[in-house]
Amino acid sequence: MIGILSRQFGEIPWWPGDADEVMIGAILTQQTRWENVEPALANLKRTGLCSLEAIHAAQLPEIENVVRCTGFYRVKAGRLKALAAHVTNTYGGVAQMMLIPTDQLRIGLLSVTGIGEETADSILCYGFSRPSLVIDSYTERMTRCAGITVPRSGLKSLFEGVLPPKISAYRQAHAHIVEYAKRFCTKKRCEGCRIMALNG
DNA sequence: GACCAGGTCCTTG
DNA sequence: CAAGGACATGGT
Repeated sequence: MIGILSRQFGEIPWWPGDADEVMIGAILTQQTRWENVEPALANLKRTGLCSLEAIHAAQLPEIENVVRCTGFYRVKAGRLKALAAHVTNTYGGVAQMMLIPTDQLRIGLLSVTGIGEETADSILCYGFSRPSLVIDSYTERMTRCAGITVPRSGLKSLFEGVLPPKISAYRQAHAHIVEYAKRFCTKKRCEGCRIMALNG
C-alpha cells in the first residue's frame, strides 16, 4: 500500500519550516485547512511572533488577533501559549529539545493541554525529524475503507512496522495517505482502497 | 444556507 | 469506554 502510493505521487513537499514554525502550524491546522493556516503564519512572521519564545512573551489577545483566520482562534491562542510555556519551562527553549529522546519528547508534548497524538506526532516527525508516524482522520478513513479493521489506536504501530526506518519514509507516508484520501477516498468511490489492501 | 476542514477537551450515558 | 457538543473562520 505504501509502495503504491509512493509510486503514484512521488516526492511531494509537505511541511515546510523550522521546528518553531512546525509546532505553531501543528496547532493552527487542527481541524482546519492548511490554506487557512498560511496567512496566520504570515501574520506571525510579520509581527515577529513566529517563535515559541516570542509567543511566550506576548499577550494572549495579540496572539488571538493574528491567528483568527484559522478558526477556534481563542482556543488555539491558548494552546500556543501552553506549548510555549512547556518548552520554556521544561527545556529552556526549542534548541535544547534536539537532544531529548523521542519517547520523552512525546510524553512531554502530550502533557500539554491542546496537544493530542496527531499534533504531537506531527511535531516530532516534521519539526524534529523523529520517526513517529502521523495518524489522522484521513488515515483512518482510508484503512477503514480498505477493510482493515484495526482501530485508530493500532494503526500507528501497524504502519510503522512496515515502513523503512528512514525519516523521509515517515514524512512521505503520511503526506501520500492524505493526498490519496482527499482525492479518491471520498464517500462513494473507494475502489482503490480495496486494491491497495490486497497488495498489503 | 448547509456542510466541511491535516483535533482536542469536557461532559454524559 | 463510546458518543455528543463546543470551539470559529473561510471556502464550496
